[in-house]
Amino acid sequence: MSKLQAASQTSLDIMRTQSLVSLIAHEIEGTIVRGDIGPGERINEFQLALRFQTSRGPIREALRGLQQAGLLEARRNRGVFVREIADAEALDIYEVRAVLFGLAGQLLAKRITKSELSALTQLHRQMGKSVRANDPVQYFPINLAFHTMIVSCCGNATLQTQYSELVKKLHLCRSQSLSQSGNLKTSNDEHAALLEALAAGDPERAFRAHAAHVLNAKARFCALVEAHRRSSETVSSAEQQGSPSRAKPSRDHRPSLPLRRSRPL
Amino acid sequence: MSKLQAASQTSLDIMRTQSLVSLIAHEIEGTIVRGDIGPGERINEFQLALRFQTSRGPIREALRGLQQAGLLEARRNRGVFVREIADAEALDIYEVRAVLFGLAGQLLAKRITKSELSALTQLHRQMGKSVRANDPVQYFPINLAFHTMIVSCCGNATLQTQYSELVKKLHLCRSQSLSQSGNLKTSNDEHAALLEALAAGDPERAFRAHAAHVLNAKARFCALVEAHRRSSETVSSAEQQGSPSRAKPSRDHRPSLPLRRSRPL
DNA sequence: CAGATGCAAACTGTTGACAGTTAACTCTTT
DNA sequence: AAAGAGTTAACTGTCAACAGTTTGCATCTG
Repeated sequence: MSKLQAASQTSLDIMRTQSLVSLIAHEIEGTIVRGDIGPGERINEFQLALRFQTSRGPIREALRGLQQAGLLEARRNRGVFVREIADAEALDIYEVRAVLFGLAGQLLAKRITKSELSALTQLHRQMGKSVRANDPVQYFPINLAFHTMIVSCCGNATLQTQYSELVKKLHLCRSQSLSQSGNLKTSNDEHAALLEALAAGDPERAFRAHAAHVLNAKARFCALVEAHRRSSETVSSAEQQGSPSRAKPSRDHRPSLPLRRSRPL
Repeated sequence: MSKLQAASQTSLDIMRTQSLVSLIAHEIEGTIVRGDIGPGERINEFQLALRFQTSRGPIREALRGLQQAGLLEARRNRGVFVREIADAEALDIYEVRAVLFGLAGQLLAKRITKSELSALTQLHRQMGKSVRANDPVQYFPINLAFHTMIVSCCGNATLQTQYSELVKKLHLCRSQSLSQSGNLKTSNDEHAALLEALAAGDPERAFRAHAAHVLNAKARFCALVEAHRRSSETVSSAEQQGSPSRAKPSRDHRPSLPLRRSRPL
């Protein structure tokens, strides 16, 4: 019995009123974005059915939903896999996210309340503290809350849905986690610019500031990917000339139980 | 045997290699955006199963996917319904669509080829003909192709996916179809501005032009909704004072077979 | 000893059946 | 005759089982 099962059990009992499938989907989504399952790994319907004390039907429906959301990928007769977001696709996502966040800022600038502004300012101050302490682990969740609040307060539900979909997808990009760790100060200085534009109630300026903030994150991500690519290139060419340049470490891993017992009885 | 069944039959036989569920989903999606089912109507799993010569399992999975895409809405123990997009939500969608289309224009301006530009110009010219003939029925599909081409040529797959999701959703807004019929000339004049920006290879200007084009469509939609709201208000107040002001014509229609035969044998 | 071949377990895709819920229709009661 | 309780068909939600496919493992073959 895994820790995950215990957690899902309780929330499953609590909310019997809601749809079982949506609960399962939410739980699976959590394990994916939290990284418990990892991009490229396969998902075993039967094991999930056991874990959630249900049959495979609802599991399959939940998986189909997550597949439509872009978090999973189905291959016929092979099962569903956690999607792998390539660096190129991550760049695409950053671009879309930039205009969406820009729009969020633009809309929010027109309607932001005093209390919302002070709450955002408070978050910004806390992030400042984390920057000075050079503590990324403390910084990230506040940063997330800051962005989430801007998007959810802008008053456009469609925007919010699409934005969060993109953010979830970015979690599936391996390189992305690397780019988070640096440039805390730069990032938070940009936050100050966002707040200024919002406080001034200037939609045009807010759009530019918000979009630029995400595009700068994209640039940081880009630089890091480039650096990593270069270093791994030199490494691989140093360790062996003959092998293919881009190391493709055994795609299509199957981390679930072995298909056959190692020792048939 | 409906016409729809025959069509799905063939494509089902042709593409047995693909996933059955994805085919079903595609087929159902078609009937929804084509308006065969209509917003608010309920979907009968059993009937669909009959229609596609399959059991309810695959049908339910397909429906779950379309639900995640925002085209359907599930109510526990009552079934899934085609979503109704309220006017307010349509406005939200227009806003998001505007920045997405703007981004598409911006990206395309940087990479458009001679042949793409001439193809778009050709479409624009055809639309001009339809405008002069005052033929909306001819205009719409070309207009759709024009927009679709811009989005699909911009090189950002994520953008393309999210954009088409929004367009599909807009089909579920009752008022939206009304706003399409007028202002063909204005709309096509805006197309000329898009082409100019694209031809000039000016990303900044292309963004503004493309975003503005959608926002103008939003404004036209908005004006029409407002006009319609006002006229229906005066009508309802004229025909009867006592009745509730906003006519809510029997929500929750059940257009499938009657639950019980009118005359039990 | 490398590569082709056969086998069997593990899984997915699909089905048909059953239980529980909803809601239309009917019959009673005031 | 309107209102309310009861009845029952039609559906949805869930499950357990079957069929077909994939794939790791062992065995044969050149």
